[in-house]
Amino acid sequence: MMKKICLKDIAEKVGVSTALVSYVLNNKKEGRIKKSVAEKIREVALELNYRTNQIAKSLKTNKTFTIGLIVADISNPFSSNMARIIENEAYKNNYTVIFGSSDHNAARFDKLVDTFLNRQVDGLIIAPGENAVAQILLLRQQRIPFVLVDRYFPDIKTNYVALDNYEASWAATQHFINCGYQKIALITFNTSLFNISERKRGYIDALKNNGIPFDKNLVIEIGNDNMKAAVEHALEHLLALNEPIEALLFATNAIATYGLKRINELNIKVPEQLALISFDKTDALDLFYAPLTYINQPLSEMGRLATKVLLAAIEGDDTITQLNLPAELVIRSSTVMSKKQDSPS
Amino acid sequence: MMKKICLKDIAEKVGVSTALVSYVLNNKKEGRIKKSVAEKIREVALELNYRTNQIAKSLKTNKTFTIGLIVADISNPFSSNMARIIENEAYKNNYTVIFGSSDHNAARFDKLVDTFLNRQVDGLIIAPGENAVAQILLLRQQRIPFVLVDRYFPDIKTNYVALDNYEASWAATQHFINCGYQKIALITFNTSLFNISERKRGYIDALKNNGIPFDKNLVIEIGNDNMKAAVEHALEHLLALNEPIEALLFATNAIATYGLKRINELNIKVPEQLALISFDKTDALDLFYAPLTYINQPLSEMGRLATKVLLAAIEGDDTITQLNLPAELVIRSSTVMSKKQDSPS
DNA sequence: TAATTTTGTTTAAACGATTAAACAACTGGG
DNA sequence: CCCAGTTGTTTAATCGTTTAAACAAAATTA
Repeated sequence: MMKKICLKDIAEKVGVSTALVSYVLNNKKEGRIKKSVAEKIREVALELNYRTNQIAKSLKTNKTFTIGLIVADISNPFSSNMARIIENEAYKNNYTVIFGSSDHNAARFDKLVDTFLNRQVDGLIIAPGENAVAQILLLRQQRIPFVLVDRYFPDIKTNYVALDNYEASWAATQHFINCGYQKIALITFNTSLFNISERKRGYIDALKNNGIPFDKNLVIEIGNDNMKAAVEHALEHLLALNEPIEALLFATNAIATYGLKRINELNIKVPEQLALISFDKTDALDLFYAPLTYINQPLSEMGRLATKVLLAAIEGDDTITQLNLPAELVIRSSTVMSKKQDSPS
Repeated sequence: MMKKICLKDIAEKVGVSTALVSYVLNNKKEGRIKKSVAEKIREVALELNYRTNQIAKSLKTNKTFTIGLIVADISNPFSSNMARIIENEAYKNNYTVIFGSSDHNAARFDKLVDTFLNRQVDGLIIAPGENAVAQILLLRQQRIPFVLVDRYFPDIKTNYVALDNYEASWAATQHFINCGYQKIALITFNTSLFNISERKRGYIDALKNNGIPFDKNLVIEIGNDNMKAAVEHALEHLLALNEPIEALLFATNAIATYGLKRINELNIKVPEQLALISFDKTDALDLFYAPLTYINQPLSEMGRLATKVLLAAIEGDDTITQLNLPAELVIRSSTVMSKKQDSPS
């Protein structure tokens, strides 16, 4: 690495004080500085290829223009798409994003928060796991600006931007029912995460509301590790029931992806043998031979709003913003009006 | 935000100098410090919930433990998977990753490099676009540690970790030929990027080597914007040729994804009507009704090695490392031995 | 006991910026 | 000709660390 050029180098070369150089390069004291001197400074700065040391600047100004983004796994398309949106919004506002994947792991999450705070990030955008509560409370207590995305904790008063999961799940289930399906199953996670439990609640309430008894055998909750095997197992279990299921709701895109692979392998006819709906979309859903009906999350909107809320908080706005955005059910080939159709409205 | 605790606060509370506090918290001067004092300092640090100001530390030590990662688009699965690997490797070595998407845009790329350098990143991992050459040269000239991944410039002497694209493409084409396909098409990008041109070269050489004349009508090079339409158009063009094509190689996963969607819509039978191979894998490839034969890039290996090379460079190692990793052809259902089979070896 | 070494701690400069306040040199009005 | 205001620039403190060097007291050696 070559010696880095600093204000002092410019100052010396031009023959002025570093203060003046700083003023010029930051366009402060506009009227006061002699045109010719300002010009000379800019010229020399360019010539020496000067680059502000943002670290030094941050130390003095107590502002890093950095946002920390913590997701479960950046390689998940939901996360990476979100990351991209957030990056764009941040970029527009001259912020840089540092990111980390918590991997559903409390220790790693804590470490990430710690690292980011040590680096004096101006704020955090977090898609929290269920074991993140303690840290979240700490963040709130320390008045660190942050906003939760995708997931949140109903009992903790924080900024969040999420989906109206209950409503979305209800709508999907209702769509199944409208199509005439009665035996409707759900594969979801066995987690206390609110967004996931809301999906289950929406599913159950939609059933009840239509007079369909809730059968707990039709809901399978899987763990987070070895998802592939768990989903396959769940699927096979559901298909082996005495009264076979007619429709299946995947509670997340990851579950859907593994589920579809297996359905492909088992040569199950969709939607004839089994109707499907997935939460969230991925390219994968399009490539299934019967493009899937899915619940479309307003990802860009979420990312945009999350960043906006965070930046406002960073600017000192201390109102709490809680947003449950509506999802949209995109109906495609994996659900159709079936025989025992009970006249939708 | 609450007042932040700094060394001075601890020092005052314990009744020692900040130097001593610093020594203790950094485990320096191990033998010299009185046990009881060290303990007291640690105790108070904990009690006050002290957190080192990494910014100040970085300013002094001239080391940020930060890596800048620049990809074309973090929401592309290739990039986000890579990002995840790099994040893990960095994490293990106590580095943090800041990232940015250049969006195939020279100005944005320049801005990102600039921002990252201002932030005094210790080094950069870059998947460069074709218009990145100038900046790359500058980086080299300024002796900034960096390593290119996925793409590189054969004429510029830099660290890089990439795929042996020529070999991979050759192998895929040879596999088509072994299966008995003769009319083999390629959809690729019209770019000067070396990795992409190598894919074309491998394709052509494999054909030639087997005595199959190269027909330039069978290679379609599309632009980067409105990819979806371009791919669809390319596909339709290829299918409408007088002598219809029998096999098709997608030069990237993005092209494959759009291509497959269209093939799905057009109800083309794979592999009967058209055999397919894709570069790189995504979940999407598995969900196509005929799971695709694909060229598997050793992504983890690439990410791991790239980080390793970068960290070595940061440590001062100034040997240039250039790696072309071998790909693996994963044969699945989108290619089969066809009728006019010409006895593979 | 004096000199030396060891132990434990402090002093103070530095990193590279920002910025309030001080200062110097003009300009112009009365 | 003096004072006030304006213009242009510098001084110096500061942000929160690190760390070489200085220092003081205690322990060891001669």
